[in-house]
Amino acid sequence: MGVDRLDGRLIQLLADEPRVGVLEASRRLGVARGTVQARLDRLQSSGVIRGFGPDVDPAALGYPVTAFATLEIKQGQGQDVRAHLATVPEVLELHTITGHGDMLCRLVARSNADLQRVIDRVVGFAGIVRASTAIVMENPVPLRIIPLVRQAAGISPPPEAQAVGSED
Amino acid sequence: MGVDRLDGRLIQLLADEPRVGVLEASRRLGVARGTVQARLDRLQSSGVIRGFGPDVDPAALGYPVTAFATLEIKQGQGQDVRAHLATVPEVLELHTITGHGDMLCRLVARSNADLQRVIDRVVGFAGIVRASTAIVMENPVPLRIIPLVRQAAGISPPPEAQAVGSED
DNA sequence: CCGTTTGCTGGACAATCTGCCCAGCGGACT
DNA sequence: AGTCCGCTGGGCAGATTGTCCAGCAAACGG
Repeated sequence: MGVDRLDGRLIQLLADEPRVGVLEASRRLGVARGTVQARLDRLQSSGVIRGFGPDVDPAALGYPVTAFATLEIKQGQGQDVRAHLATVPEVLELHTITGHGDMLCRLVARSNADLQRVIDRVVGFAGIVRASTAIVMENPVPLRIIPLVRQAAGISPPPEAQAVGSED
Repeated sequence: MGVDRLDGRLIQLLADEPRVGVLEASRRLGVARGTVQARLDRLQSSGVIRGFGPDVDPAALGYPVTAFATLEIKQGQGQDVRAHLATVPEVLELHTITGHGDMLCRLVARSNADLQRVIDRVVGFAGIVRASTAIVMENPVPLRIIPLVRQAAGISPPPEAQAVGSED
């Protein structure tokens, strides 16, 4: 298990240009097509690559506000709260965590005002004792995985090591 | 701007089966191929769909531990801290947030022990005053976007509204 | 109310890619 | 030495893509 250099380069290539097919990838990587096909199959069946789902921007959907909410849950209500949150579309992600906050969830909303509505809906549930929300202002490092892939694959130094700044 | 029913169905289809091509998608959706192509082009150029990058699982790369760290930054050190964190592969995501914590970042590590190394590296920087870390135990709702797409597209009720539980 | 613009349909074409199979080859393992 | 495994290089039929076109209907603007 794990990924080698070729796997890493393949993943990087796919991340850079998702449209490349197996044939083109084999040309770019300088290996036979069958090799790329085999690697791709292995990466997918081993779960390293979960899929190639479209990367949808919530902001472009009309939800430009992102926030993180820490929730404190009443003992024994975990399952119910999870089920409740799973039904709220604006809850993009939910984790149970260590520490006094019991859950951490990522929310989006149409505006700061709309965020209130979302939060009300989120916390409007018996099992939730308290919620603490932090609104995201900037997103200097958008969700990324390539640097980690490079490290795991033993690929030397990322070509760029600065370049900071983005919106959200 | 915005997405209509067809856009929503297309995005869902792509999310369910990323391998479908334009032709197959047109068959599934019951519209002409040209229509699907036009919609896809529009969704991408309008930024709703950012891309189709491979969805890599950190756990499968050998980083099964996820954590969120709230960082408190020394005044005026924001830029430097961002640049610093951007160089750490285990930092998958970084946000600046409202509230007393100034930044929130998502970390991964090879183990709980390894997490200490990662945190040391993260906070081992002059501009960071304090860090508070929460380890993720479970991930009942993995990062998702489809429910929001459905809502934005005006697609009625999600077929499943329960089904909770997952790992991380 | 009419002309125009826009979006979708249904079809056609060449070029390309995919899925699949095969033989050979070299390194690693037993 | 014998065997397994991964990669190479090639071939082939079938499917898909990129592109362009004409017809149409609904929405739009005057």
